[in-house]
Amino acid sequence: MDSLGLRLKNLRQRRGLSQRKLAQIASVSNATVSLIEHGRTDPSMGLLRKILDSLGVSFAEFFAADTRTAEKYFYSRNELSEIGSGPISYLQVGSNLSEGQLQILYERYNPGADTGQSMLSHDAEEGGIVLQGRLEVTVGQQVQVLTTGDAYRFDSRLPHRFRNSGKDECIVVSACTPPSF
Amino acid sequence: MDSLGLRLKNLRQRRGLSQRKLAQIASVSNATVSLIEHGRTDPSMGLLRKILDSLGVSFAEFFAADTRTAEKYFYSRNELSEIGSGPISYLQVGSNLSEGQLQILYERYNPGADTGQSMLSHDAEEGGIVLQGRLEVTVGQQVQVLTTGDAYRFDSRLPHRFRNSGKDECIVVSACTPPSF
DNA sequence: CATGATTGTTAAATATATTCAACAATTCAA
DNA sequence: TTGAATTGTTGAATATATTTAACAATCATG
Repeated sequence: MDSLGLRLKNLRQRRGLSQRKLAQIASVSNATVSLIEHGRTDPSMGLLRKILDSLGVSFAEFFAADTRTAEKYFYSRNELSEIGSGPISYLQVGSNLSEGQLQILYERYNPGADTGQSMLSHDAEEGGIVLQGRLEVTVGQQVQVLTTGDAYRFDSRLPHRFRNSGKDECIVVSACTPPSF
Repeated sequence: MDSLGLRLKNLRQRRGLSQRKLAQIASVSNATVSLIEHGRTDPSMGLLRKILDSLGVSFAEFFAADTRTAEKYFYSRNELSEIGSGPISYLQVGSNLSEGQLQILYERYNPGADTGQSMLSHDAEEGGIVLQGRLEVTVGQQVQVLTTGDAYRFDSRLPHRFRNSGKDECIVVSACTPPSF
């Protein structure tokens, strides 16, 4: 097992974050990130949690990698990890650990399920394809109902919203970069 | 999920250890244990590792309990966790986490496998039954070869040694209290 | 009852983590 | 080339974790 510092550094760099960016998101000082990555300090649990949280990685995930095997490229259906809860299911390809710049989701909306208007402007780009059902997508001032085979793609900084406007389950495969947890 | 402090406290008490005993084994001060259990301090990784190590629990195990389900009482054959390595296999019933005062092992000795003379006096008591093969057991000044159906039981503080003196694999089920990792 | 050992807690002392602020190195744009 | 912005590092300041040492409470033993 490699050191805690190196694992953190890998994780950070795979996200394309600088020490300062990460520090800012996690509300810690950039010096601390540097010291941890070099093993020159013994960070507190609380501090490490702040950092891992900001990377979307739980303690369990982070330390599960202690017993890491080879790099993993393929995932069976039941290895997709559920990161949502409630009426919308988000199955993520790959763990939060292995993830780099690209997030791929298999989404299932119950009838009527709604993300609500998201005004959050994550600086990202996202798109997807509807495989089944009816999905009402709102982007900026535009509203469109998509059905099987239709697709969408837009800048995540625009306010947007997803809603299953049909009577059946709606299934979508989407991609986002960089990931928004 | 309950707090880190409470999880640690549970773990400690299930081992029948006092704060001071645990502190001594882990080479930390008893005050620290008290403070952690009450959440009055934010322990460093290094410190927590020392404590968990002394309890025979890895970070991965400890935090895997974050996503804990119900209490677990039954284990299928392939859920027994291997805690040995080399010519002797030790399959433990239950995880290090769930374990209390009693450790039960399913042991397999390759032909010739030998624990070596153990002079360590863990203050415990142990015993077992040979299910298959030939096991030469040394306790104090006594030596005995056990075969299928034979058993042993002694105070762990006595120097002791196990050796597969047969040509075939030897299988033993043993118990020990309190656990010696 | 006393005595001694063990328990868990806590204030003060000390060691160390974390931050602040400055630095040099690099990149990017004009 | 120049300046401005971003990168990662590091010394000094500050906040906090950890230890030391003392305390009161409990339990056992005579």
